[in-house]
Amino acid sequence: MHAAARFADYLSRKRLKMTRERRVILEQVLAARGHFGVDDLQEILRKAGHTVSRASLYRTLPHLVESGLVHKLEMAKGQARYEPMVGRHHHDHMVCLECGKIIEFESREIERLQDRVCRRKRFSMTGHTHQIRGYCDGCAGRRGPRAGGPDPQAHRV
Amino acid sequence: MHAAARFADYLSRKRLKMTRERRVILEQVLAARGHFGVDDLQEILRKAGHTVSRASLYRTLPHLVESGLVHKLEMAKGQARYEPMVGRHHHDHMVCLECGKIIEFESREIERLQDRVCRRKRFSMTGHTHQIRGYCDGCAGRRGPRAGGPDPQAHRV
DNA sequence: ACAGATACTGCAACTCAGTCTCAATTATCG
DNA sequence: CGATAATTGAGACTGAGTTGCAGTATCTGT
Repeated sequence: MHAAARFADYLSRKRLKMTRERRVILEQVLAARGHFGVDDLQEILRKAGHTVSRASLYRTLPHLVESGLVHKLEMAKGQARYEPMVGRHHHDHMVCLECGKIIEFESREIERLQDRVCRRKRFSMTGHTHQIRGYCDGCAGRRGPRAGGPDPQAHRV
Repeated sequence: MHAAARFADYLSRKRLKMTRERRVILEQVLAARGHFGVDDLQEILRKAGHTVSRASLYRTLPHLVESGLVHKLEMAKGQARYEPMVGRHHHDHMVCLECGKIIEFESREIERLQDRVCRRKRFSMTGHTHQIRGYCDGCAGRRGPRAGGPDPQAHRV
Protein backbone atom coordinates (compact mmCIF):
# COMPACT_ATOMS: atom_id res chain seq x y z
CA MET A 1 0.00 0.00 0.00
CA HIS A 2 1.30 3.41 -0.92
CA ALA A 3 2.47 5.53 1.97
CA ALA A 4 0.10 8.43 1.37
CA ALA A 5 -2.84 6.03 1.09
CA ARG A 6 -1.74 4.27 4.22
CA PHE A 7 -1.68 7.52 6.14
CA ALA A 8 -5.04 8.55 4.71
CA ASP A 9 -6.41 5.22 5.82
CA TYR A 10 -4.99 5.65 9.29
CA LEU A 11 -6.51 9.10 9.57
CA SER A 12 -9.96 8.11 8.39
CA ARG A 13 -10.09 5.13 10.69
CA LYS A 14 -9.40 7.57 13.52
CA ARG A 15 -11.81 10.14 12.17
CA LEU A 16 -8.96 12.57 11.65
CA LYS A 17 -8.56 14.90 8.71
CA MET A 18 -6.09 15.00 5.86
CA THR A 19 -5.13 18.63 5.96
CA ARG A 20 -2.76 20.56 3.76
CA GLU A 21 -0.23 20.62 6.63
CA ARG A 22 -0.34 16.88 7.16
CA ARG A 23 0.02 16.23 3.46
CA VAL A 24 3.07 18.46 3.21
CA ILE A 25 4.66 17.03 6.32
CA LEU A 26 4.17 13.48 5.10
CA GLU A 27 5.60 14.33 1.71
CA GLN A 28 8.75 15.94 3.08
CA VAL A 29 9.28 13.35 5.79
CA LEU A 30 9.17 10.54 3.26
CA ALA A 31 11.57 12.42 1.02
CA ALA A 32 14.05 12.84 3.87
CA ARG A 33 16.85 10.34 3.66
CA GLY A 34 18.22 10.32 7.16
CA HIS A 35 17.44 11.09 10.77
CA PHE A 36 16.01 14.48 11.58
CA GLY A 37 14.76 16.47 14.53
CA VAL A 38 11.65 18.60 14.70
CA ASP A 39 13.53 21.81 13.98
CA ASP A 40 15.29 20.19 11.04
CA LEU A 41 11.92 19.23 9.67
CA GLN A 42 10.57 22.72 10.02
CA GLU A 43 13.61 23.97 8.13
CA ILE A 44 13.12 21.36 5.40
CA LEU A 45 9.51 22.46 5.04
CA ARG A 46 10.46 26.10 4.91
CA LYS A 47 12.94 25.43 2.12
CA ALA A 48 10.25 23.56 0.24
CA GLY A 49 8.13 26.68 0.47
CA HIS A 50 5.72 25.58 3.16
CA THR A 51 5.08 27.01 6.57
CA VAL A 52 3.84 24.71 9.28
CA SER A 53 3.86 25.70 12.92
CA ARG A 54 5.94 23.82 15.43
CA ALA A 55 2.73 22.93 17.21
CA SER A 56 1.42 21.16 14.13
CA LEU A 57 4.67 19.28 13.67
CA TYR A 58 4.50 18.09 17.24
CA ARG A 59 0.89 17.12 16.71
CA THR A 60 1.42 15.32 13.42
CA LEU A 61 4.60 13.36 14.05
CA PRO A 62 2.98 11.04 16.62
CA HIS A 63 0.36 10.15 14.01
CA LEU A 64 3.05 9.30 11.49
CA VAL A 65 4.75 7.18 14.11
CA GLU A 66 1.57 5.44 15.12
CA SER A 67 0.69 4.71 11.52
CA GLY A 68 4.05 3.03 11.18
CA LEU A 69 5.42 5.32 8.48
CA VAL A 70 7.96 6.99 10.70
CA HIS A 71 10.08 5.82 13.56
CA LYS A 72 10.97 7.89 16.58
CA LEU A 73 14.37 7.74 18.23
CA GLU A 74 14.67 8.91 21.80
CA MET A 75 18.08 10.45 22.17
CA ALA A 76 19.70 11.67 25.36
CA LYS A 77 18.09 14.54 27.24
CA GLY A 78 14.78 13.99 25.60
CA GLN A 79 15.87 15.11 22.18
CA ALA A 80 13.75 13.15 19.76
CA ARG A 81 14.77 12.35 16.22
CA TYR A 82 12.72 10.73 13.49
CA GLU A 83 13.37 8.66 10.41
CA PRO A 84 11.08 7.50 7.62
CA MET A 85 10.32 3.78 7.80
CA VAL A 86 8.61 3.17 4.50
CA GLY A 87 9.85 0.04 2.80
CA ARG A 88 12.48 -0.53 5.42
CA HIS A 89 12.59 -3.07 8.15
CA HIS A 90 13.37 -2.58 11.78
CA HIS A 91 16.87 -1.67 12.86
CA ASP A 92 18.61 -0.16 15.86
CA HIS A 93 21.24 2.52 16.23
CA MET A 94 24.77 3.31 17.24
CA VAL A 95 25.39 6.92 18.15
CA CYS A 96 28.86 8.45 17.97
CA LEU A 97 29.43 10.58 21.03
CA GLU A 98 32.04 12.60 19.17
CA CYS A 99 30.49 13.56 15.84
CA GLY A 100 26.86 12.61 16.44
CA LYS A 101 26.77 10.23 13.50
CA ILE A 102 24.03 7.62 13.66
CA ILE A 103 24.90 4.17 12.34
CA GLU A 104 22.16 1.64 11.79
CA PHE A 105 22.46 -2.02 12.59
CA GLU A 106 20.16 -4.98 12.64
CA SER A 107 20.40 -8.42 14.09
CA ARG A 108 17.72 -11.02 13.74
CA GLU A 109 19.45 -13.00 16.43
CA ILE A 110 19.26 -10.20 18.97
CA GLU A 111 15.59 -9.75 18.16
CA ARG A 112 15.01 -13.42 18.65
CA LEU A 113 16.76 -13.47 22.02
CA GLN A 114 14.80 -10.42 23.00
CA ASP A 115 11.53 -12.18 22.26
CA ARG A 116 12.69 -15.10 24.33
CA VAL A 117 13.51 -12.89 27.29
CA CYS A 118 10.06 -11.32 27.07
CA ARG A 119 8.37 -14.70 27.01
CA ARG A 120 10.38 -15.81 30.01
CA LYS A 121 9.40 -12.69 31.99
CA ARG A 122 5.79 -12.85 30.77
CA PHE A 123 6.21 -9.40 29.28
CA SER A 124 4.13 -8.38 26.31
CA MET A 125 6.47 -6.26 24.17
CA THR A 126 5.08 -3.53 21.97
CA GLY A 127 8.41 -2.01 21.04
CA HIS A 128 11.97 -1.51 22.06
CA THR A 129 14.95 0.79 21.88
CA HIS A 130 18.43 -0.58 21.55
CA GLN A 131 21.00 2.14 21.31
CA ILE A 132 24.74 1.66 21.42
CA ARG A 133 26.88 4.62 22.41
CA GLY A 134 30.54 5.03 21.62
CA TYR A 135 32.82 6.26 18.90
CA CYS A 136 32.66 5.60 15.21
CA ASP A 137 35.62 4.42 13.17
CA GLY A 138 36.88 7.88 12.35
CA CYS A 139 36.39 9.44 15.77
CA ALA A 140 37.81 6.51 17.76
CA GLY A 141 40.99 6.80 15.72
CA ARG A 142 41.32 10.52 16.23
CA ARG A 143 40.83 10.14 19.99
CA GLY A 144 43.44 7.42 20.19
CA PRO A 145 42.76 3.81 21.07
CA ARG A 146 41.15 3.13 24.44
CA ALA A 147 40.68 6.77 25.35
CA GLY A 148 37.72 8.13 27.19
CA GLY A 149 37.29 5.95 30.25
CA PRO A 150 33.82 4.97 31.42
CA ASP A 151 30.70 5.69 29.44
CA PRO A 152 29.65 9.29 30.06
CA GLN A 153 26.18 7.78 29.82
CA ALA A 154 24.82 9.98 27.11
CA HIS A 155 25.53 13.32 28.67
CA ARG A 156 26.06 14.30 25.10
CA VAL A 157 24.64 13.04 21.83
CA MET B 1 36.96 -1.50 47.12
CA HIS B 2 34.30 0.01 49.31
CA ALA B 3 31.86 2.31 47.57
CA ALA B 4 32.58 5.38 49.65
CA ALA B 5 36.31 4.92 49.17
CA ARG B 6 35.80 4.45 45.47
CA PHE B 7 33.90 7.70 45.23
CA ALA B 8 36.51 9.51 47.34
CA ASP B 9 39.15 8.18 45.01
CA TYR B 10 37.23 9.33 41.97
CA LEU B 11 36.81 12.78 43.45
CA SER B 12 40.42 13.24 44.43
CA ARG B 13 41.66 12.10 41.06
CA LYS B 14 39.51 14.82 39.57
CA ARG B 15 40.50 17.36 42.20
CA LEU B 16 36.95 17.53 43.44
CA LYS B 17 35.88 17.77 47.05
CA MET B 18 34.07 15.38 49.31
CA THR B 19 31.43 17.63 50.78
CA ARG B 20 28.74 16.91 53.31
CA GLU B 21 26.15 16.98 50.53
CA ARG B 22 27.99 14.46 48.38
CA ARG B 23 28.52 12.17 51.32
CA VAL B 24 24.85 12.21 52.20
CA ILE B 25 23.75 11.73 48.63
CA LEU B 26 26.08 8.78 48.16
CA GLU B 27 24.89 7.20 51.37
CA GLN B 28 21.21 7.44 50.52
CA VAL B 29 21.65 6.45 46.91
CA LEU B 30 23.47 3.30 47.88
CA ALA B 31 20.79 2.50 50.43
CA ALA B 32 18.06 2.85 47.82
CA ARG B 33 16.90 -0.49 46.56
CA GLY B 34 15.23 0.36 43.29
CA HIS B 35 15.05 2.91 40.53
CA PHE B 36 14.50 6.50 41.52
CA GLY B 37 14.21 9.92 39.93
CA VAL B 38 15.82 13.12 41.10
CA ASP B 39 12.72 14.25 42.96
CA ASP B 40 12.40 10.86 44.64
CA LEU B 41 15.97 11.22 45.80
CA GLN B 42 15.35 14.65 47.22
CA GLU B 43 12.40 13.23 49.12
CA ILE B 44 14.48 10.33 50.41
CA LEU B 45 17.07 12.78 51.64
CA ARG B 46 14.49 14.97 53.28
CA LYS B 47 13.08 11.99 55.16
CA ALA B 48 16.56 11.10 56.29
CA GLY B 49 16.80 14.59 57.75
CA HIS B 50 19.03 16.17 55.13
CA THR B 51 18.41 19.07 52.84
CA VAL B 52 20.22 19.17 49.54
CA SER B 53 19.22 21.51 46.77
CA ARG B 54 18.03 20.18 43.46
CA ALA B 55 20.98 21.90 41.83
CA SER B 56 23.40 19.89 43.93
CA LEU B 57 21.62 16.67 43.11
CA TYR B 58 21.85 17.46 39.44
CA ARG B 59 25.50 18.30 39.89
CA THR B 60 26.38 15.23 41.93
CA LEU B 61 24.55 12.44 40.14
CA PRO B 62 26.71 12.66 37.00
CA HIS B 63 29.76 12.14 39.22
CA LEU B 64 28.21 9.05 40.75
CA VAL B 65 27.44 7.78 37.30
CA GLU B 66 30.90 8.50 35.98
CA SER B 67 32.51 6.81 38.95
CA GLY B 68 30.48 3.73 38.10
CA LEU B 69 28.55 3.55 41.37
CA VAL B 70 25.25 4.51 39.85
CA HIS B 71 23.59 3.84 36.56
CA LYS B 72 21.41 6.30 34.70
CA LEU B 73 18.34 5.22 32.77
CA GLU B 74 17.06 7.53 30.09
CA MET B 75 13.32 7.18 30.04
CA ALA B 76 10.92 8.73 27.58
CA LYS B 77 10.61 12.51 27.41
CA GLY B 78 13.98 13.00 28.98
CA GLN B 79 12.95 11.77 32.38
CA ALA B 80 16.05 10.27 33.91
CA ARG B 81 16.00 7.58 36.56
CA TYR B 82 18.92 6.18 38.50
CA GLU B 83 19.82 2.95 40.23
CA PRO B 84 22.73 1.97 42.45
CA MET B 85 25.15 -0.37 40.72
CA VAL B 86 27.38 -1.44 43.57
CA GLY B 87 28.03 -5.14 43.55
CA ARG B 88 25.66 -5.73 40.68
CA HIS B 89 26.39 -6.54 37.12
CA HIS B 90 25.04 -4.97 34.03
CA HIS B 91 21.42 -5.51 33.08
CA ASP B 92 18.80 -3.90 30.87
CA HIS B 93 15.18 -2.97 31.41
CA MET B 94 11.61 -3.60 30.44
CA VAL B 95 9.23 -0.77 31.17
CA CYS B 96 5.51 -1.35 31.60
CA LEU B 97 3.61 1.34 29.75
CA GLU B 98 0.61 0.80 32.01
CA CYS B 99 1.92 0.79 35.57
CA GLY B 100 5.46 2.07 35.06
CA LYS B 101 7.02 -0.99 36.60
CA ILE B 102 10.63 -1.58 35.63
CA ILE B 103 11.68 -5.19 35.16
CA GLU B 104 15.35 -6.02 34.86
CA PHE B 105 16.73 -8.60 32.48
CA GLU B 106 20.13 -9.71 31.39
CA SER B 107 21.37 -11.80 28.54
CA ARG B 108 24.99 -12.67 28.02
CA GLU B 109 24.08 -13.80 24.55
CA ILE B 110 22.63 -10.45 23.56
CA GLU B 111 25.71 -8.71 24.92
CA ARG B 112 27.91 -11.02 22.91
CA LEU B 113 25.98 -10.38 19.70
CA GLN B 114 26.12 -6.69 20.43
CA ASP B 115 29.91 -6.81 20.70
CA ARG B 116 30.03 -8.65 17.44
CA VAL B 117 27.92 -6.04 15.69
CA CYS B 118 30.21 -3.31 17.00
CA ARG B 119 33.28 -5.10 15.74
CA ARG B 120 31.70 -5.55 12.35
CA LYS B 121 30.84 -1.86 12.11
CA ARG B 122 34.21 -0.80 13.56
CA PHE B 123 32.37 0.97 16.35
CA SER B 124 34.04 1.42 19.69
CA MET B 125 31.26 0.95 22.25
CA THR B 126 31.43 2.71 25.60
CA GLY B 127 27.92 1.85 26.70
CA HIS B 128 24.45 1.00 25.56
CA THR B 129 20.78 1.23 26.39
CA HIS B 130 18.45 -1.62 25.66
CA GLN B 131 14.94 -0.88 26.77
CA ILE B 132 11.91 -2.99 26.01
CA ARG B 133 8.51 -1.33 26.19
CA GLY B 134 5.23 -3.12 26.62
CA TYR B 135 2.98 -4.49 29.32
CA CYS B 136 3.89 -6.55 32.34
CA ASP B 137 2.13 -9.76 33.26
CA GLY B 138 -0.52 -8.10 35.39
CA CYS B 139 -1.28 -5.17 33.12
CA ALA B 140 -1.36 -7.18 29.87
CA GLY B 141 -3.99 -9.41 31.44
CA ARG B 142 -6.12 -6.53 32.61
CA ARG B 143 -5.98 -4.90 29.17
CA GLY B 144 -6.98 -8.13 27.50
CA PRO B 145 -4.81 -10.13 25.13
CA ARG B 146 -3.53 -8.35 22.03
CA ALA B 147 -4.92 -4.96 22.96
CA GLY B 148 -3.17 -1.71 22.27
CA GLY B 149 -2.17 -1.84 18.64
CA PRO B 150 1.18 -0.48 17.53
CA ASP B 151 3.80 0.75 19.96
CA PRO B 152 2.89 4.24 21.09
CA GLN B 153 6.64 4.67 21.05
CA ALA B 154 7.15 5.79 24.58
CA HIS B 155 4.65 8.59 24.63
CA ARG B 156 4.19 7.39 28.12
CA VAL B 157 6.42 5.48 30.45
C1' DA C 1 47.28 23.89 62.49
C1' DC C 2 46.82 27.84 59.13
C1' DA C 3 46.10 30.43 55.12
C1' DG C 4 45.33 30.69 50.40
C1' DA C 5 43.48 28.68 46.41
C1' DT C 6 39.76 26.46 44.55
C1' DA C 7 35.62 23.98 44.49
C1' DC C 8 30.80 23.78 46.29
C1' DT C 9 26.26 25.24 47.72
C1' DG C 10 21.64 27.33 47.40
C1' DC C 11 18.95 30.33 45.11
C1' DA C 12 16.67 32.08 41.48
C1' DA C 13 16.72 33.12 36.85
C1' DC C 14 17.07 30.73 32.69
C1' DT C 15 16.98 27.27 28.73
C1' DC C 16 14.93 24.03 25.79
C1' DA C 17 11.83 20.51 24.14
C1' DG C 18 7.47 19.73 24.12
C1' DT C 19 2.37 20.70 25.43
C1' DC C 20 -1.79 23.28 25.88
C1' DT C 21 -5.40 26.87 25.27
C1' DC C 22 -8.10 29.53 22.42
C1' DA C 23 -10.19 31.85 18.62
C1' DA C 24 -10.40 31.46 13.82
C1' DT C 25 -10.32 28.08 9.94
C1' DT C 26 -11.16 23.92 7.23
C1' DA C 27 -12.11 19.08 6.11
C1' DT C 28 -15.73 15.77 6.01
C1' DC C 29 -20.35 13.62 6.28
C1' DG C 30 -25.12 13.51 5.21
C1' DC D 1 -24.71 22.81 0.71
C1' DG D 2 -24.38 23.31 5.64
C1' DA D 3 -23.54 21.42 10.22
C1' DT D 4 -20.19 19.32 13.03
C1' DA D 5 -15.98 18.25 14.65
C1' DA D 6 -11.14 18.38 13.94
C1' DT D 7 -7.11 21.54 12.90
C1' DT D 8 -4.29 25.41 12.82
C1' DG D 9 -0.99 29.11 14.55
C1' DA D 10 0.33 32.00 18.17
C1' DG D 11 1.84 32.35 22.33
C1' DA D 12 1.56 31.10 27.14
C1' DC D 13 2.94 27.40 29.83
C1' DT D 14 5.28 23.11 31.87
C1' DG D 15 8.92 20.39 33.71
C1' DA D 16 13.49 18.64 33.60
C1' DG D 17 17.67 20.24 33.83
C1' DT D 18 21.39 24.14 33.75
C1' DT D 19 23.78 28.27 35.09
C1' DG D 20 25.53 32.73 37.24
C1' DC D 21 26.43 34.54 41.42
C1' DA D 22 27.75 35.58 46.14
C1' DG D 23 28.78 33.42 50.24
C1' DT D 24 30.86 29.07 52.32
C1' DA D 25 33.46 24.90 52.83
C1' DT D 26 37.23 21.70 51.59
C1' DC D 27 41.87 20.76 50.44
C1' DT D 28 46.86 21.55 49.81
C1' DG D 29 51.25 23.02 51.09
C1' DT D 30 53.89 24.52 54.61
